Amino acid sequence: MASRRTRRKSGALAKAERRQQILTAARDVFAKRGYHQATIDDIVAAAGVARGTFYLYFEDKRAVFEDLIDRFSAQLTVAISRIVIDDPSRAVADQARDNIHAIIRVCLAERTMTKMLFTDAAGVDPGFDRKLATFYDGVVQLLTESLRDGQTLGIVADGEPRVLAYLTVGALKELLFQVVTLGLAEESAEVLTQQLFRFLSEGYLRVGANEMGKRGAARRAKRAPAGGSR
Amino acid sequence: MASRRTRRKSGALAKAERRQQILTAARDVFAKRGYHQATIDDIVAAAGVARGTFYLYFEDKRAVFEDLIDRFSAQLTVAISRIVIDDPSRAVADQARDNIHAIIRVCLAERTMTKMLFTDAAGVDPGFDRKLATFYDGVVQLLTESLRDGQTLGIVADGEPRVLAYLTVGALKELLFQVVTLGLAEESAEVLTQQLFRFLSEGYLRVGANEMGKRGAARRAKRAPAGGSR
Amino acid sequence: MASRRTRRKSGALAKAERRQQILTAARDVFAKRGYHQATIDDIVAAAGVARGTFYLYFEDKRAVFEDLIDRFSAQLTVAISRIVIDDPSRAVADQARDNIHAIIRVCLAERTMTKMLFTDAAGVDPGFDRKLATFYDGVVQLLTESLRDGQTLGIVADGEPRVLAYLTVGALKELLFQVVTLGLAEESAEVLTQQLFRFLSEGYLRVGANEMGKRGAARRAKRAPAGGSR
Amino acid sequence: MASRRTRRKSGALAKAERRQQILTAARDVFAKRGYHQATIDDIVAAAGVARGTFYLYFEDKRAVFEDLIDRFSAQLTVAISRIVIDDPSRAVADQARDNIHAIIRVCLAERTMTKMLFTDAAGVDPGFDRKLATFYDGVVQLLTESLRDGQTLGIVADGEPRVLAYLTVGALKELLFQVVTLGLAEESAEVLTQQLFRFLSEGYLRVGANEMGKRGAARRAKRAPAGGSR
DNA sequence: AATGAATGAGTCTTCATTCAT
DNA sequence: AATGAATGAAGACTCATTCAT
Repeated sequence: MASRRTRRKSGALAKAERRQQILTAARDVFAKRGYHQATIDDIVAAAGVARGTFYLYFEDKRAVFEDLIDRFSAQLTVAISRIVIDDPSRAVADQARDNIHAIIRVCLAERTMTKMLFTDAAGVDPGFDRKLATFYDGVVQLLTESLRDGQTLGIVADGEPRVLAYLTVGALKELLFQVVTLGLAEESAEVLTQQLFRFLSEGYLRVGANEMGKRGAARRAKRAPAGGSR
Repeated sequence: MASRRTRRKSGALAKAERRQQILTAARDVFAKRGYHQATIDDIVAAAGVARGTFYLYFEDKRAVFEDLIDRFSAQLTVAISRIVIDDPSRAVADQARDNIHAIIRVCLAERTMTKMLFTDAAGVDPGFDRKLATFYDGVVQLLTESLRDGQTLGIVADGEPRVLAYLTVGALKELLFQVVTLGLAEESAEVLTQQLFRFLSEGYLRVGANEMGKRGAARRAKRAPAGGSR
Repeated sequence: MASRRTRRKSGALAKAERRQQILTAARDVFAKRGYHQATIDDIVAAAGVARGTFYLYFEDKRAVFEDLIDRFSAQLTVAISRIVIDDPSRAVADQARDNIHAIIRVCLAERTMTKMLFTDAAGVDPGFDRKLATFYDGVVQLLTESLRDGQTLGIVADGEPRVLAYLTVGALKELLFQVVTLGLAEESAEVLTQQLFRFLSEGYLRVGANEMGKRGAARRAKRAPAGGSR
Repeated sequence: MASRRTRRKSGALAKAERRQQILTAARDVFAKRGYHQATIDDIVAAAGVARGTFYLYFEDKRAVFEDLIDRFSAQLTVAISRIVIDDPSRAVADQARDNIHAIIRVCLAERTMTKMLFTDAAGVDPGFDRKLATFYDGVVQLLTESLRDGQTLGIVADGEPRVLAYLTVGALKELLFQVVTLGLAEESAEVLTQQLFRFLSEGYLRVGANEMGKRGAARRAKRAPAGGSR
């Protein structure tokens, strides 16, 4: 006979497994119908458990969603390493690139969660919104500090670092969202990283001094002093 | 005595005014509570009209929301001019900058709507999501074509134009969202335009050949040809 | 200039005409959608008047309906003459037949009202139901008394006169309802009268003594005096 | 301990029982207030269950009503046997009488449903009206065919059989309705059957040739040639 | 631990009726 | 007298959550 700890009704799973089963079902339902359209009924039907069982493992609908988002944001958090500016073994640029790469890899590995994070996470309820904002702020804060460090080192251009952080995060979010939502799906993490990195490094506009008008001429001139635009 | 056209019950407004009154109230309620938390009761209370009056002007909650978003997206659409590549009087770069500037101006003028567009519009219901996606796709498509034109002209760097469009739109969206949500509010449209434009023009990473490691070295060399080999 | 009494806004009708206009519209709406499905909006739209105007002429929805039914039941009441048993100039049978004929004529002339009376009048509300029952009871009562008189005269068979009245009224109602609802419509009042009258006179079952089995044999025998006197 | 199948929460009933409980409550409420006056609240209050419970078992108010009517009309349908004209063991007349008797018995056993069928079933909504008409048509059709057979056999008088069917059904309906509604309640199914049967067999008007006037004289004469007016 | 019937608060929506112009 | 915008009471319905077994 099985030990007391592991003995269980046929069909019953260990607590953790059952929880995971519901979590996975919930993720799929949320992805398919959206958080607000999804009902507890949809979730338990997908998980193949009774309605009451759901409440044995989660406080309420929000709690499952929160759990999913928490796990995913934890994965993202883990993927990001704080940039060390004086590590002789790893150039700052490589660290930055690795961070971007890691984030993209996580998102491509969890396409469903990525989509949910971007489409459903906002507007769940005031409390959750605050929590989500905190997470975003953390990411932005980290990036802002790194950018400030980078400016000290002279490897990040002048400009309000927080604004640069928003631009960066925004570009990355939209890229990931589209890749994950549409069929841009084939893109590898490497290619996407390369595209974003290049974008952050040099932008894409190549408007010469004469074309830019007075507003942009001065700046451009500094970078290409050899007389020619481009 | 008022003319026949304008004579009306005290407290009664012309149809268009009453509609606008409800629309404004709804906008504020949505902004404050979020689309899903908002109830018809909240809206009519804010508008100071009876429940039934709401249904005289709108089909349901979704319809008011849709109207608001439609108006706002129409404003944005109007603000954007298709870029003409061979207009001798207006440089392409200026046209691009003007577009960015116009979008930012509209969003700063309608902070509430901007926030709603970014936080509440997704996940309302499948039909609305589709509609919204269509709008975004239109914007992205326009930008993509402009970028492709720019590549032909040699004023936009190589790269998948659609990806560049996503990066641009993402950066802009996030910037606007944060400006509108947080107190970054003081920023003028001009300053924001300048920051985004500069970002699109040159990025911000300035990692030299030696620092970039093998992965990035070759590319960087292209931009500093003064004596450097590729 | 028209006198004060008759002067009226262009398009305005005399009170009675306007009332009739609404009444007719209401009748058609009730006939088409049924009392409960019909809304005041339907009625005013059909009448081509404003919503408020309706309430200038009728207390509420029930009141128009009641008015319609009242007028119709009055027509029916008028059509029925109390049978006089000792009128030398008109045989009782002729009087009965004339009554039937008159009722059928009224119903055929007002098919819409006839249908409404049978399908919508019951279940409007408790008060109206009572009123309707009173009308029916009046008709049944009159008929019952006539039948009782007839029994005294020997021209109506034995049997509980009230039951005979119900049977008669039921047969007539169903006949009229079907004629009016379906396309049995071509039937003339004369033919229908004839059919009902014959039914009341001799029924239609012609089961002989031997076929009727023991239960019916005795009774049948009475009518086929071949051997038995009454 | 109860078996797995029957074990249930205290107060909870087996699904079928709970459904029946609501059905019964609904029947009583409909009978008392009428279909249109009845609210879901009335029904759940009568059933002693929560609002939501109602919706666990029925789609909406119409659905309960439909179920009730369906069950009752099924009872009636079952009660009626198609008449077989060449069964040597059962005379046609007996079969007819048995059908009438069976219908009356069912209606007397379910007085509430009988009343509802006649007062509330019409005018519920267009779809239901159609369904009800179909049921009535089925009954009338069956009867019509039987009458046609009877005419072939010579045991049903001449005349449009469909009209005779309407007359019969109408008479029966009204009789049942009054018996069930008023206190005519004591009547036994046997007596009522007998009354209706006699009515169908010989009518009740006994107007002699001389009294009937020219219109009816000829016909009457054929049936009672032995000089008697009755 | 699992079940699923039962619950009822929370919303939406309709529509008869009012009333200032 | 006529209008029609406004009203809000009345009811329907959903669905997250509970709880006895």
